[in-house]
Amino acid sequence: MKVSKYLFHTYKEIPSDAQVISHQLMIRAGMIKKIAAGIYTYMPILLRTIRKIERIVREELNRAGAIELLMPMVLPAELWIESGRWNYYGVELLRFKDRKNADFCLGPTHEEIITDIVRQELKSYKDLPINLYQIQTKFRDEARPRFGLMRGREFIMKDAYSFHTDEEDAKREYKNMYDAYTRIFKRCGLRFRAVSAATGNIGGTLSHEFQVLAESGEDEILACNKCDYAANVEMAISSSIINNYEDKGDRFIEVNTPNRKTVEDVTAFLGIGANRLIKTLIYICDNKPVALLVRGDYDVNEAKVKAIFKCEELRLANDAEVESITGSPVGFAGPIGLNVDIYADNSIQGLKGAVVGANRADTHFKDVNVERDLKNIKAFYDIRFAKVGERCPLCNRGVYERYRGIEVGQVFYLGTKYSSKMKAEFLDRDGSKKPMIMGCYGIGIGRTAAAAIEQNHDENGIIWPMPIAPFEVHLLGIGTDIEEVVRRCDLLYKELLDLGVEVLYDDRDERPGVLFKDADLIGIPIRVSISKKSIEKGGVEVKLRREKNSFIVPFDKVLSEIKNLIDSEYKFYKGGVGGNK
RNA sequence: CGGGGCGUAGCGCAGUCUGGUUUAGCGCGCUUGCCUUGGGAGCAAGAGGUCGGUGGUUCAAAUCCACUCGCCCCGACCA
Repeated sequence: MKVSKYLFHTYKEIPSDAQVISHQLMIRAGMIKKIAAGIYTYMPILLRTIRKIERIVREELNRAGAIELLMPMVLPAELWIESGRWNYYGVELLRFKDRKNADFCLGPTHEEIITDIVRQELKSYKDLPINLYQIQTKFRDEARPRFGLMRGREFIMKDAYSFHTDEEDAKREYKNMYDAYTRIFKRCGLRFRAVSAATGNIGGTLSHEFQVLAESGEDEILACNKCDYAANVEMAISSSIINNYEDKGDRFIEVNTPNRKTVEDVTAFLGIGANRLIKTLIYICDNKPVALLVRGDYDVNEAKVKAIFKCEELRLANDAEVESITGSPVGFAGPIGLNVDIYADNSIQGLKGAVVGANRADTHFKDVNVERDLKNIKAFYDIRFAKVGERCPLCNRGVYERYRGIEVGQVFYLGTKYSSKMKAEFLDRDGSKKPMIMGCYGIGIGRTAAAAIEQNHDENGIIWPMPIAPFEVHLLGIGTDIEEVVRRCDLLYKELLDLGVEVLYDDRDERPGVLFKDADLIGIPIRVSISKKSIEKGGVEVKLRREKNSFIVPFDKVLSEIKNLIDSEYKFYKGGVGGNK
């Protein structure tokens, strides 16, 4: 491709509304154009990268035995009503009506549609397992789209859905997809980790996210520094706590705590550490109030609570609800004498000499012994956020370290959540009807491109890993008024094309500085320039984008040398640079 | 959805508080010519704007008022 004939325009100024580096560089390099909040055009150069990522995804999924199809983006409401998500999904589902006033939506994900297809087409255990995928534009009406392609409303996603006769086979496929994802992201040249994750409103019970490690990432990850365990902070298992305080007396005592409502106020007033206070939080869990107890220096993790109580909607009670449930203003709730179900975090197990609210204004109880005084706790669970530096509960040797990550893929074990609601059943060997067991698996294609830039750039621009670079070679003709420069460039361009090399030929009549700056900005892995200087040195100048120095290659060796460089660049990324060990 | 900010040429901005000497400017980019050629050169001449929209106040509105649409940031939310 010749730049003079291409759609190619770069910008010197950093766009003021772009916060993260991938967004800034994509705009400066003319790779995306915004048309509305979170909705972008993929310009020609970036589209080549998107297509390459898609190709890697297709190759690995096909190899793993998945089958590609393509479902519609415009979806009728019926299937969503059937699954219950027409109401549950909320405002993120973009809804509209057709000319007959029938309800439709833009597909944010396709569990309903694929389940409908499979239940019509597949009736026998002999038809299973099957794994179907598509690469398609999705739409989710995000409250706050941001960071360019990282969190758009419209985005390209690969989504796959698998159907099985039994749990064991579904878990085998889960592992199969997990391994395919590992290969995909390694081939894209990314440093990433697979972490255990919450299942959100897709549903299901088991999930891993593939997180590209980058400080600009929106997700927080805790990972053991000794073993393989890594988890989204929403899911990270808390380590057990030993509370070894002595009892103060043989019963708890009432204390006056005028207007001391927060953990900070109460602990400062009573002169104790936050680890001696028990927070009592009133939650509404699917319309039913519950009290959750956690030590004052920890926070309740709502994702864990949702999972344990299998509740769909969980929220903190509002002030009025707290008052009617506890009989006291907010800030003085406590477990003693409280008349709702009480559950506690493991962190308060065995705690003695503790402080709790008294369910009366301006009053707390102190010298509380959990075992002795809080017999009304129904059960202890891990319902708090784990913290950095905590001992890893799995290997018990390492400690948690904190990373930030960009979620580029997620795998879910769904079970029968959709198949039972939508009657996706098969006839088993013994003639009995059973719901299919499902899994689903997503990859954000555009987000993967953005994540690759977050990890691979310098102060001058993008440094694409060869497997997903828009072109393999960037050819620069420096000095278009010199006949030999132009002649040699034109010839080399043609020879490279004949060899099947993807080459972007910058044939513009620009000064060297402009050509070099643009080349660095768009980040093609191999730069080849021909100029008066290089000709005087008897060849072309070659430079790898990811390395500092250039070198001269004699004209008669140029083609073989470039071929070798391309091969070795692919090899450099082939083994991959990321993943859990 | 709560809080804050911003809409002026393709992009980045000044002008708005204090309405009128502004024919609405500046930088980048774009067009033409000269010149220059190893890290975003220089000179000269140009093209390009219903000042987000609607309504109002006024002799007069980019500027004041009301409504409205859009965009960005923080938070809540989110495969």
